[in-house]
Amino acid sequence: MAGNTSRPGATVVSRVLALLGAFDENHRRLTLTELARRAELPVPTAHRLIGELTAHGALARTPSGEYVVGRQLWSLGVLAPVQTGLLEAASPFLHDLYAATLATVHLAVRDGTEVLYLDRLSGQRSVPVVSTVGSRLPLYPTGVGKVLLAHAPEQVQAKVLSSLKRITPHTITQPARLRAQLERVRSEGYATTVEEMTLGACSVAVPVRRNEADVVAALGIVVPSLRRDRPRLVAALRVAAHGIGRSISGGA
Amino acid sequence: MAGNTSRPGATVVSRVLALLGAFDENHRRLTLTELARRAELPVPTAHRLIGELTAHGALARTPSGEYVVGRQLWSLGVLAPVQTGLLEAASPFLHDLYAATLATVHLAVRDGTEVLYLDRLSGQRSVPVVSTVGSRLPLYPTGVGKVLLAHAPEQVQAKVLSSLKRITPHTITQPARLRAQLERVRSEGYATTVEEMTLGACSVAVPVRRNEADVVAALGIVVPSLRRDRPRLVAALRVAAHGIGRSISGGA
DNA sequence: ACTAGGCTTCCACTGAGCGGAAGGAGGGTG
DNA sequence: CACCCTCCTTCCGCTCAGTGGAAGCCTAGT
Repeated sequence: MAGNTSRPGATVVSRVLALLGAFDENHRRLTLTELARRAELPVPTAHRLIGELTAHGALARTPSGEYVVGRQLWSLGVLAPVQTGLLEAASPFLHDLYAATLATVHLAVRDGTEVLYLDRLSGQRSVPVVSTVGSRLPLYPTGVGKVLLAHAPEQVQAKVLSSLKRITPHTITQPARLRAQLERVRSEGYATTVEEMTLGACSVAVPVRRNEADVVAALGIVVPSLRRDRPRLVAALRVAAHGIGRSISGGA
Repeated sequence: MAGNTSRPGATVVSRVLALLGAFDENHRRLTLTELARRAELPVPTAHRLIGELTAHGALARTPSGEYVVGRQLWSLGVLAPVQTGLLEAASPFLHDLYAATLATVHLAVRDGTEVLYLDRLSGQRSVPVVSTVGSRLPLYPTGVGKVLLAHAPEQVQAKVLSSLKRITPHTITQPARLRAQLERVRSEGYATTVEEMTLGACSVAVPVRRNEADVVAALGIVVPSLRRDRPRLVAALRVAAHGIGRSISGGA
């Protein structure tokens, strides 16, 4: 007796990635059992795979026995072209922008139909901000997301517009209305949101262009309200976005 | 016929990590054949594994057919506790330090017997700097490395001291001499190197302490020569290190 | 002492993984 | 145009790496 009943079709690679995928922003430390549960794997299987990953430094074990993402994976991750050059180039401008606005500053790119946050400087804690570096959010209810969506291929826009889910009472869920906004984003050169993702948080964002053409990222800030200093914020954002764009231009 | 002759003992996990490990600072884009060669795997095996990894977003394929580290791995990597809080907290101080010195600024931690660079701001290009964010170097010929080594457990120090390899004509290869230097690093509170890693590059580094006790990181700068402004550099470094330390203190 | 929970080890069955071979696809050269 | 060379991709039957139920551990809580 004994033997097994492994779910056929499942590969080791998919199992390993399921385990790694169990970690996220609010689950940076997980026990064996939690990992197994979240990856939907039997505990002994998870145990063995995790043991191997740990031996190779892909995971690490805390003194208390929990598992965390290992330094090897961090070193590997920073090689990803998400950010080659972009983050380093943007850093000083993000700080300038922060100094000028004292708001939470975001640098983000589009990854499929989501915003991927590359960097963040935190402003006043009174404004609720859900994004963190490395996290993903939908494109349509965020400032940086709207900018990226406005400059995305038609195919991507269509896909996003076809499934607008209400997140707060202010989320835009009518495709036609969002499409009109995207048109404005392109003509005006900036996007805004008013509590569409989080109550109490508004945002302003502008595109970052390489060679003054392709939109490769978006730069945004989150503030408690848009009041009447919006022009000042947009101006500050534009200066920073231009600076970043100049720093990264030149390549293909 | 057919069948296989797979090297026994090799696991899928080790094969996958060998493939991922094929990427490094100077090899961010690799072709299938290069990946297979660097991971010492047969091409068809590499092909299948890479295909799966790509399907899961762990790797990505460039338009030209080469493979790069994927965004999923980047998102995962930023969850690593290498840097939770530390990088974000340090960022403004690194910029201040850069503004004050115009030198290349480094933030690093110890990973085993190596320095792991967490962040870098580039100064004058005339000074040759080999480190990059995410890369590793030996502890003993670098400024940040000496600081970290000086505050490492005796066991680690012994291991490092037992295998000092000459890198430049100025590299310290006598264990006794290095041990004396480490003693000075502890008493003086800063470390220096003079072309020990790279000809034409000198460095100054100080520890970053959590709760004014444990050394959790090191902060350093690279300059063309140590001339006579060393006291000013050390002072600037200390201010920044203190600031970072205060920002991250409080936890265990 | 007993219970409950999570962690670790064991092991025999088996299908997922293996890689040699062969078949493209592209590009350079005589 | 024919040839070659290199790199990419697909195929497939053998086999051993991987699997997970069961059982034993080790805490911590009652």
